[in-house]
Amino acid sequence: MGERADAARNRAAILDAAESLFQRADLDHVSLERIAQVAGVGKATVLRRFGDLLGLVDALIAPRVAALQDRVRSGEPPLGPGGDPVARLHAYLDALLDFVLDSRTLIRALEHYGPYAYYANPASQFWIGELTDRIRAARPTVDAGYLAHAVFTALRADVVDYLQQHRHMDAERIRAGVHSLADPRLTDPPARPDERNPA
Amino acid sequence: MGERADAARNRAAILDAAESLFQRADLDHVSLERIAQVAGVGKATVLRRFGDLLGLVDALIAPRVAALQDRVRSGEPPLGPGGDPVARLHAYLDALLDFVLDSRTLIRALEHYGPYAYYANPASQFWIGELTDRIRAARPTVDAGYLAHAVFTALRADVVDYLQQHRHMDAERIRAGVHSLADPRLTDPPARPDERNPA
DNA sequence: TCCAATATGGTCCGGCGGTCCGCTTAGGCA
DNA sequence: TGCCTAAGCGGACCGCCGGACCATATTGGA
Repeated sequence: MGERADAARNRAAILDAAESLFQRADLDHVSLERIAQVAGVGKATVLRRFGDLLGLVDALIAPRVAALQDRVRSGEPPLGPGGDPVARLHAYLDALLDFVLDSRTLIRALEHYGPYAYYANPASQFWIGELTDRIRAARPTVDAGYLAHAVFTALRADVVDYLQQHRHMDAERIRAGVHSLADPRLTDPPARPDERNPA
Repeated sequence: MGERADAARNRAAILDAAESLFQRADLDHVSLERIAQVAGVGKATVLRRFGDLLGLVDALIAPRVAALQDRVRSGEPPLGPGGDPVARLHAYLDALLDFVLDSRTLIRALEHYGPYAYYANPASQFWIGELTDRIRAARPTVDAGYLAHAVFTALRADVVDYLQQHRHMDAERIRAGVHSLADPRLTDPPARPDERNPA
């Protein structure tokens, strides 16, 4: 048997309330009680549905994550499978940054619970693994494992938020920075194309 | 008049207790009450001395920060003033990473209070400013403002901790990664020395 | 219509950071 | 040396949190 009608209604109300609260307020002022109150349910209902606040945030992010994972796993190149390795790397960086810019409040909520809630999230593991692969394919000579983590860290929602809100960098400056972080050949030694083979 | 003897004793006891607790336990299990208890004083005594927990952590880190700032501002080159710009950059990165490795538990405690407690800290502003200058001097063609923040983020205590504890990267791998993040010319186009002038 | 399975939410619990205020103690001074 | 006041002190208290509990209300198939 499916979910009871009232349960479904409450689930939706809770998700709506949580999303709007996370968008609106400072993270520390979003409490379980407040979410329940805005959703018009009791605290216990929120917890029974989602386990804890982390589970609730997970449920909010899940569809966005799934959408991007689909495009990465089976969409059009260069974001999807196939295409030039360098183009694949940069398309992926663009997609990740767009995802972060779009979901920043939810991601920050996720980061807010537990020190490694962000990295530990299965989706993040996927992002990092994919990033590692694409860096390795595009730049065989670097430590892709480390660089992937460094780039992914530069794409943390709190970092991006900080650069925008407090250092007044716009999205395109950050985007350019991330690209050249992952692949400095584009910007640093200016104009030296087609020298990928060491010897 | 100076500080009363009992006050000085308590200040020292509190600092000791806090430091050892931050070293030993998970951050969330270090509470004001626990610190006071270990120090053998009341909670109010801790707060009167240091304002709040953030102030206490600040007081713990301050001497380490001051020591490094001295070396940077008036020590021997290349960490101190003077010397080759590239060497200055790399000496600085080494010093920053050593500082983080050495003070990681305290820095993580600092990061634990407030989302931007780390970046907002005056010392961090100094580190980032200095890093920006050194990147700009060593690599005039890149966006030093962005890159400095990205590198500094890669040096966050929580990030370094994560890479060591959960991804099993040793300190030297991280060190190499940070260096090549800040100056990819060293590693990426392999073995191409002395081509610093674009034309 | 009925009733068992399911969903619900007010109440309670332990613990937190931080404040308050009556009590204790240190230490300068006569 | 002894006293007295300013400084230091800490346990009780406040408001708030996330989460557990369980008596009650609701749903929807038989």
